[in-house]
Amino acid sequence: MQLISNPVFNTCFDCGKRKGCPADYLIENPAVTNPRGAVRNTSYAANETLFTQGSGVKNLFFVKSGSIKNIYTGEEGDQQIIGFYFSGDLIVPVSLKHSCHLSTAVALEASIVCVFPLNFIVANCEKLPHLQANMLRHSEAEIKHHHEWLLGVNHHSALNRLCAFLLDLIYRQRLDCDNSALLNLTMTRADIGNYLGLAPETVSRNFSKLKEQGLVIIQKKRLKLNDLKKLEHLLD
Amino acid sequence: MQLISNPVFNTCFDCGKRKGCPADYLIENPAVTNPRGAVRNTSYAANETLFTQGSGVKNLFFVKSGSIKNIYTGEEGDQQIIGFYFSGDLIVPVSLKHSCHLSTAVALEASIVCVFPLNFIVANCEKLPHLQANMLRHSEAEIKHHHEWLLGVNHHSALNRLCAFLLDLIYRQRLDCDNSALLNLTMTRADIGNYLGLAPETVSRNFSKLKEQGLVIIQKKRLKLNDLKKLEHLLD
DNA sequence: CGTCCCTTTGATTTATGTCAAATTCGGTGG
DNA sequence: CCACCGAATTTGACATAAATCAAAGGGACG
Repeated sequence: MQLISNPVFNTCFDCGKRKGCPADYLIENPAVTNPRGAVRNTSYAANETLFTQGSGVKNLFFVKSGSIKNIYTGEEGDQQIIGFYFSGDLIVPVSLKHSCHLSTAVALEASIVCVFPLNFIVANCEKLPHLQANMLRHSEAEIKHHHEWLLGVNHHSALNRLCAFLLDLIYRQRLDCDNSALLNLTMTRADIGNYLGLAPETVSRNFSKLKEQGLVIIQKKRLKLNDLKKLEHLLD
Repeated sequence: MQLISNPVFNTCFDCGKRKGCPADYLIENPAVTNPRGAVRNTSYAANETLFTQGSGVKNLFFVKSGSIKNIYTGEEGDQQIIGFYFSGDLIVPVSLKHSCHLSTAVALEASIVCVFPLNFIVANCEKLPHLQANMLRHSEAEIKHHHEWLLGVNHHSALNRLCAFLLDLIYRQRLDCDNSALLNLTMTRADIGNYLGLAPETVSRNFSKLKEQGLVIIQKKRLKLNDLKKLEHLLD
């Protein structure tokens, strides 16, 4: 089961491969006018909001350090965590045409985020030939992710989902997967549960199960991976 | 709870409002060259395939009559129904750039579908100023739908989901919602269950529950709505 | 040092899945 | 047109995973 916790990939505007902060690309590109003036690094405290559902789309965001959660608020006020962003992730608001944000983003811890004004991107659109194509590729990834998610939610147990969640965190943070990855669970058990469609108690219980089986060591918010292969094996 | 069973809206390329077959728009538009040659109506038998996951994207589809199911096949071969298309729905494959289909579409009954070659659309792209904008709006709708779905799946009971499903069918088919809508359930209970993340038996049991409470009358594949207000009230 | 939130763990309830059997429906071919 | 067959549906009995309720510990922070 693939259960990518975040559909937003940081793809190189030119080649489509994942790479570093797009600011570097913009600054390097001689065709782009005044990149340093438009791009700024912002630091957010824990629980601080990057953008709010319903507000106008003004920026793209690149997470340089820290972690962010992405929340959708339903009509009746119920909240659903849609995904998490980590260091190295690019946040491309899906509404590109000056419409409003479809979700709210909140920092889970002190984080540093590189912010690009959208109209700066638009202004440089012709000069960045593959930008638009990559935006489309981005939506495509979102939709594929949606399909995978449906499969994951419907057909798998709580333990399965939790394993998939952990593996996704490990893969996405490109940790050394030498059977000893170290993970920082900056979100609460309630956050994880909300994201996976589980009660926080169920998350906790299944973490304990993984501990008992010796697959991981968990101390408060720190998680150490003991046996990647066994964890991956639990997904069947 | 919104639980739109199909994220694909048939929006007018010009004004964004839902309307009839886009072929009419293309044929009416004097700038478009040889529309009648490119557009063709195709009839599909029950269980016949419109397109297959992994195959190249060649066409857009407009459902003139009948009904279609959209299936995503996971890596391990497990299948998830992503949505249903009905008369009046436009099927825009999410991969617009010559890449491959992310899902398989199969007719649920004998259906007539208007097929537009994609390269015909692309060739007329400049002549259809709002086409591209509407494609983007389309992805946006898909993603919003994804968020709503997550909310629906995670936080609602089997009965809730089934009601939301029925209401969505009623709304989308723009039936006379005068408390006596008539619905044709062309998909099987297993299909509905797969889509909603429920066992077919659970679907059947909850249909029976709705019958007992006098909200609907169900005979084989035909469903008659008795009390729209009560059905909508069940969503809280 | 105290408060509050998060986490863990246990006991219990409940909704839904699973298994099974009877019934109906739809289509096929004689 | 009718008889048959397989697939879909319904219903029941039972098993079980996860939610809920509850209480006790542990950290973080003022």
